[in-house]
Amino acid sequence: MCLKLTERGEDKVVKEEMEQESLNGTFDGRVMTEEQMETLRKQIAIYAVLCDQLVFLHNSLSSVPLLSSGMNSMGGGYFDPMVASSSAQGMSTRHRWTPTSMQLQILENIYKEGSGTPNPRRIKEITMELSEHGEITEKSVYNWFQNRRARSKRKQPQAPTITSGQADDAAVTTEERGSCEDSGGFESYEHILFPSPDLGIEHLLNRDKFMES
Amino acid sequence: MCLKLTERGEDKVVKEEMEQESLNGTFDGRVMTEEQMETLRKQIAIYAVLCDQLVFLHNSLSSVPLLSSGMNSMGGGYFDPMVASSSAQGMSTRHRWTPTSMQLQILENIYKEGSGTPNPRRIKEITMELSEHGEITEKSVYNWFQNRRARSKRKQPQAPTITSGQADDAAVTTEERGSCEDSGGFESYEHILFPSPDLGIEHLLNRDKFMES
DNA sequence: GATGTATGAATGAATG
DNA sequence: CATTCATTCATACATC
Repeated sequence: MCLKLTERGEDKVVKEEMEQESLNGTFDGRVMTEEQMETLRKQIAIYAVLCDQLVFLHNSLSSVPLLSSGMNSMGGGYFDPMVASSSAQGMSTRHRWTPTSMQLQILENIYKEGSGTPNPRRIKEITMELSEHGEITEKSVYNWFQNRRARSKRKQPQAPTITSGQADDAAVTTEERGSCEDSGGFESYEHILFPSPDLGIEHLLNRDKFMES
Repeated sequence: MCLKLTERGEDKVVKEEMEQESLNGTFDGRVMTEEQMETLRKQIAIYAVLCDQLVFLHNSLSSVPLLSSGMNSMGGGYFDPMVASSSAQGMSTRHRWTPTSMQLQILENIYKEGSGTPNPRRIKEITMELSEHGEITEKSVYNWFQNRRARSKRKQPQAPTITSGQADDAAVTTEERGSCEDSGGFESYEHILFPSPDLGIEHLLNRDKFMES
């Protein structure tokens, strides 16, 4: 309904301007009366409010953006050309960082010797080094170590106690994830709304993207 | 925020009109050039899209019981995998609290205005209010503010170190490049909505939580 | 292209 | 507060 409202308002404004113009005859731009201006102002204000609500709702519904195809390459958008695996994937631009084989190797090395010390300051150094082998952010480096440690810890507990027959542990590690059914696509809204908070508004104009498969 | 942006754009339009008007002298209404009209048209179009999304979102939400009145409780809708082992209805929802959209909204609001005051007594009040929108404990509220502050602090320090080599910082910030230059005709919308290069959609989303290295 | 798995990222909670 | 841990979510990738 909102859309309809908009179109209507727009058309109306334009049309009335036209009339105004013809009345004056001499002017070659567009015209609007004070009243029309006020109307427009109000309409915009309404949209502004709606926009706010939208944003608000979006925030409420979790986050994590989803990329969108035609996006630019912004300042630090990452794109990993190194990935050997033939990525039949569309150039799904930015989102989740994917370590390059080189980066992964380096990280793995540091992790081994670094005595599992996620060093706060060290992160920056590591990031520096890794950046030479592909896009990377400190945050990603941080996350990587965080995850690495956490996951290696969850896998160890089974090794130490290999006493007798025990094959159930395997299921515990990476199984539960699958149990997350979503209630009616609840989290899918974020994809529908803002592909990415970083991206410009332009994406909002690509309606087709909304239901993107 | 949206409102502010809007007002700005509006003012601009009005002002330029004034100029136009004076040139013609004879007209007493407002004036807009074809170009300005186009700009306005685009802005409205954008709002229309946003509005559309809002409606869409709203509809979607309405069909999701989770967000309706009584829902609440934790788990954004997913079940606790741990419970699986227990035989009967071991509804032990004893896991990590997950704020409902409403709760999050309220919290975010309080956070914004509350000037980041973790007020000891205030917590209780907030908890009270939030409890009307879902399961919640003072502890959780406390934690939320704690985390919120800590995480938002990581993002703010956006040192505009454009002076010397910013090679090492390039990868650090993954945010600000949000609304930057780019190709395509779409980018123009950004300027319309966000006159200031500093303003990006991310600001609208209020997502200052990032960098955490 | 549906299903499964590995893993980057987000965030509530715990610890110093 | 600053850091870290733990759990969960979402997505890239592999598989059939």
